[in-house]
Formats: sequence, structure tokens, C-alpha cells
Amino acid sequence: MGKRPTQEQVARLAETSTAVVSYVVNNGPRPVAENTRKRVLEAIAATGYRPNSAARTLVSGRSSVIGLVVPDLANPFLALLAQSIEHELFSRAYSMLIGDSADEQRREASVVETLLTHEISGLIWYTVAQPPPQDVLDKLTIPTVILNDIEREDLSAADEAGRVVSVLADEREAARLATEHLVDHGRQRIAHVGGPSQRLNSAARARGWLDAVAASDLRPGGQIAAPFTRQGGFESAAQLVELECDAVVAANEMQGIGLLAGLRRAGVRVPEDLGVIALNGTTAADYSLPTLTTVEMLTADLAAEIADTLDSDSQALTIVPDVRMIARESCGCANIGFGTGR
Amino acid sequence: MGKRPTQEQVARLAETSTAVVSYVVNNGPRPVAENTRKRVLEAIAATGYRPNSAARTLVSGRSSVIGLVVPDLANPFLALLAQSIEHELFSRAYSMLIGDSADEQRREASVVETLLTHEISGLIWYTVAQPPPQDVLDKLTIPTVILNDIEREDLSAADEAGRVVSVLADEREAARLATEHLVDHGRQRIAHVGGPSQRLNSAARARGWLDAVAASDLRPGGQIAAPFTRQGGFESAAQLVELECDAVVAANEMQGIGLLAGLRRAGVRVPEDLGVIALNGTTAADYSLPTLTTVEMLTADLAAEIADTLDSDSQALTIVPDVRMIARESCGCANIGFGTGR
DNA sequence: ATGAAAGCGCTAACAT
DNA sequence: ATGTTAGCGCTTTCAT
Repeated sequence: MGKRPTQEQVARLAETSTAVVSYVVNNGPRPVAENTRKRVLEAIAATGYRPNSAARTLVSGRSSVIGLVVPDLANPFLALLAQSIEHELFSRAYSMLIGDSADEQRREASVVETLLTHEISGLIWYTVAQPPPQDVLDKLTIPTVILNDIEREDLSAADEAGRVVSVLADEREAARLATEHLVDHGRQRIAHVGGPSQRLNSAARARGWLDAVAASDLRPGGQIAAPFTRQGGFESAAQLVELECDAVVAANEMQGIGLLAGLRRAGVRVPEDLGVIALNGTTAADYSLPTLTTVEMLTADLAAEIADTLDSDSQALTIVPDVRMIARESCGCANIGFGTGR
Repeated sequence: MGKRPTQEQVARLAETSTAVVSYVVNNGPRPVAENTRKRVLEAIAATGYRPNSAARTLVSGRSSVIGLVVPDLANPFLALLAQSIEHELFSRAYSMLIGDSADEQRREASVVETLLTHEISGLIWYTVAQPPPQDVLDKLTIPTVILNDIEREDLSAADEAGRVVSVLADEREAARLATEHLVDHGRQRIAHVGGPSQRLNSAARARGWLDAVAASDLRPGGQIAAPFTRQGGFESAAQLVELECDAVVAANEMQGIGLLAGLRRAGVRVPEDLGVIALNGTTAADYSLPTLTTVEMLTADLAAEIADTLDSDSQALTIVPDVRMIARESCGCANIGFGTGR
């Protein structure tokens, strides 16, 4: 485990000072003569020097590392989101520390605090609960993007402390879109499979669903609380049958996929007997049977907006990512996009 | 953005020195009187002090951060692996920096170098190619686990430099298991859908497949090169039909899922006409139609072994993770595990 | 344009 | 048991 070369060794080899090496490496803040710069670059190449980011962070107080906290990295949508964010951050010369809260609030608090320990210069936090724990929020002194539909007042303390805390508020619109589409298909009783009832997490989705139902003078088809898993969706199928609905909006794609399997087993035909749309879809929806109509978030765009917010200290209080519906078979839009992988 | 409290402030409040605060925080290396310890802990609570990890890293040379590089975080298997590793590392008080190489060697090199910049104390690298680029290997001065079936000689340079470089070598066995199972089902012509042909990446899987085919005096049913995506699997279906096989081993679950959709479309019945098994499966395989028989890696165990290797400087040269076959419908083992979510 | 030097917050060797 | 202090590698102010 040989020690890595330091700035000092580079300076010695280039016959100059560490200050100048620093100027060259960082392209400033002071000018360097072309000649000297060249010697320094050669010395860097010769020694294999790479700046030590711990030292850099210590002196500058900024780390070029962003933290991301998600409740379940094995959820394909969250994995996709994480990937999009990683790509965006990488292109801006940031690295990404990732924490998985396992959908548990206790663990989440601990994960966030650990990340803060690393002097991250920004935090992207897909919270488990809504609102997020106040005591953790109070510890945030860095630009933070909360990925959940938060009431502004929950953040007042954070705002006052001068932190940039932004918020994603789209799930409501996504749910509204999905429900509306089912209405357009002529569905009469539209149910909603949401998250576990003890969690407020999915309140926004439920609201969007109710918005659309109300707007079309229908009665809500009933709401089912289920874990955000394929198994959760699978098990909801039976309840759904009892509710005698003809359509359902699932809170996420995993539930949607589970639902399809459960309905198949229950002998319910999709989309003939029951239309299904899931939120937060990925390309995996192209390969189920039937293919699953979803509402997708444009994660690449969202990632870019998040990054903008974090490194420009933008004053945006809310980010509203674009959302679009991908009509496939499960809602009744037959023969669209089947297995094409888009 | 108020400055965070430092050790010095804690010391002042507790009326002691920074050294003692350090001893308390790190539980050593020197003893502290019970009384003093209590005052320090109170001061920490009062100030909200959290150690600055940049300073810690700088002085100690170790960072409590491990780097993970994967080719595609949106691949459910890799997402699961990343999650398992994150959980294991978290339980050992490590944090995880993650880089997505996007399955491109150029990007991969850059991602690895960026991680090295952060003084990570270990690297877990699911390489794009086999063997991994030598120039990058040569830069590794930290314990590293390469997740790919590497020839020992490719690492000789790394070993000589005293680095702990360990290797995962299981894919061959996984492929052998899968193929053998298809043989047991009486399949005669067993094909293999591997990775893109210009990549050696999947050589181990191909070897395991050939091992099993040879052991049963069958002729190989043909090999198809396809991207490691659902779309790749989907498009292989047509070629598979031409090969007139009665079984196939797909290199990963995404290909397997795509294959099922493609075969369905081509009017091929699974498992009646064609048996399908995919490697590196996840629980998602429980919800396809038919449910997809897979060989799974026990990612939790693997993660634990990896972590052991990284923080104990273990001398193990190879990690052989446990692998097990989950028989579902697609191979011909009907009515097993259908939608049960296990 | 270049260099000397003062820290950034922390750990641990070395006093006491 | 506790305190003092010398760096860890880097950035940047302040000379020159």
C-alpha cells in the first residue's frame, strides 16, 4: 500500500511551490505562466498525482459529494432514479454517496446523519414518511431536495435557517392523469392501491386519484392499503375483486406487476374486466402480460433540475418534474408498445 | 448555512481538551474517566457536534467510505446487489460511494479514478470487460474486490504491489447448474443467450453452459449474442426459433423476461416447446408469465464476504458466493412458487 | 507570476 | 487520566 504522491512532491519535481501546483490543478485562482504550467503538468503525469479530496474538503468546506437517500434501491423505479441522478452528478464532477433507508424511519434518520458526517455538499432525500422527521430536518444546513410532496409549513424551520430546501410535488398530478385516462376508457368504479395505511407517504397520489374521480362525477371505487412491493400488489387482487371495480390505479410499478399476476390467478381478465395503470413506471412495463400502462417520470430531466437546484443555490422552492402516460395494454389501449422496448 | 460545531467547542464547553473529546468519540485509544466522559457526551449533545470526516480521513488516511462501481444500476440484479452491499457496509459503519459505468469502458475508467480521488478505503468493482483495463488496475492501491471471473495472471501486477485483489468466480457454476437442470428435464438442444459478442464478460457463463452440455453428451444448441437488456432478450427470440432448440439459458433475468415476451409473440409455448432459465435472478421472476426459473446469487451472503475481505485485509484470492436454483414454471417445473413472492 | 505560511478539524504521540 | 501539540494535504492570503 504505497503512499500516494502529494502536491509537495509534484512541486519539488516541477521546481516550484505547492501554491502554483494548486493554481494549475484548479485552474486558478491565480494565473500561472505557460511555461511553469507545463512543467507542473508533466510532474503530475510523472508522479501520478491525484488531489486528495479529504484535504480539499477540509480546507474548502465543500466536498463535491452529494448524498442520496432512497427507501428501497431494489425498487426498479428508484434504481432508475438513482442511476439518472448519478449520471447527472457525474457529468458535473460530483460523486454520489448513497444510503438505503430500507423504508424504516429509524434507519433513515441514521443514514441521513451518517451522510452529513461526510460533509456532503448537498442532499437528495426520498423520504420514507410525510412529513419527514422534524429533528432530522433541523440538522440540515446544506442544500437539500426532498423527494416527496411536503407541506411548505413543515419546512419553515429549515427555510428560516437559510437552507435551500426544495420539494418534488408531482405524484398528485401523475395519479390524476392515470385516473383520468381510465375515466376516458369509460371505467365507472376506479379503485386505488396505495401504500401502507400507517404511512402518509402516498397521500399525494390518493389526492390526485380523488381529484380525477370527483371531476368526472364518479364515486371512488375504494382504496386498498398495500406494501409498495410486487407481493403487496399480488395480494391486493383479492380485495379488488370484492370491491367490484372495473379499474385500478396502483401506486407503483411493482404493485402493478404484482396486481397483474394476482388478477390473472383470480381469473380476472385485464383489461377486459379490469383496467390497470401504475404510477412511477419503467421500461419493465413493456414486458409484462398484458403490458402495463404506466405514468412515468422523466427521470433524466428531473435529475438535471435537482442538480441545478443543488449547485446553484437556486431559490426554487418546488420542482415539478414532467410526467407522461405511456399507454400500453392493461388500461384497454390494446396493441400499443408491446414488447417493443420503446 | 451556519458553521458546524467543532471538537474544540465541545472541549471548551466540557472544560477539557480536544484530545479527550476525541478519546470519547472514538472510544479510545486512551481511557477517559467516567465523569469526564459524561460531561463530554453532554457537550456533544448540547452543541450538536458531529465529527468532520474530511479531517478524520486526512489525518488517519482511511475514510470509512467504500466505492462501488456497477455497469447498470437500473438492472434489477445489480440494484439488488448494490442494496445488499449498502446494507452490509452500513452495518459496519461504512458509507458507500456509487458509480455507474453505463457499461462503457471509457466511462468506467473515469468513474473508478474519481472514486479513488475520494480516498475510499476499498473498492468493489463489477467490471465491464474481462479482463479489466490493466492501466486502471495498476492504479489500485487499496483493497479491491473485482466482481467478475478474472484470470489470476491478469492480476499479478496488482498482487505484487501488495494490494488485496479478490475475485468473484461463480457464474460458471450458475450456468452449469441451470443447464444441468434443463438436461434433467430431458431437453435435447440447449442454447445460450450470452452478452454482446465483442465482450468477454460472459465467458464464464458460456463455459458453465458448455460444461454441462458436454457432461451429458449433448451437442450445444447454439449461442446467441445479445445486449444484457430485456430488449436484447426479446429480440433473441426469433433467432432462438431458427436454432430449433428446446431450451435456453439466458445470461441474466432481464434477458429472460424479454425472451418470455418475445417467445410469446412468436407463438412459442414456454415451457412446453421451450424451457427457459435465467441467471442472476431476483424476486421479480415470481411475477412473469410463466414465472421464470432462475439461478440466484445469495447477495446478502456475498455482500458479507465482500465486506469481510475489504476490512480485514483477508488474504482470500477468490470469493465463491452461494448460488441456488429457484425452479419455477419456465423450465417445466409447473406450479411452483407462482406469484407467492416466496 | 510565484512563494511562504497560516490554517481547515482531527488523531495520536508525547508530555504531565 | 488529561492536556499539548505536531502534523495529515490542500487552498489561499499576503508578501515579494
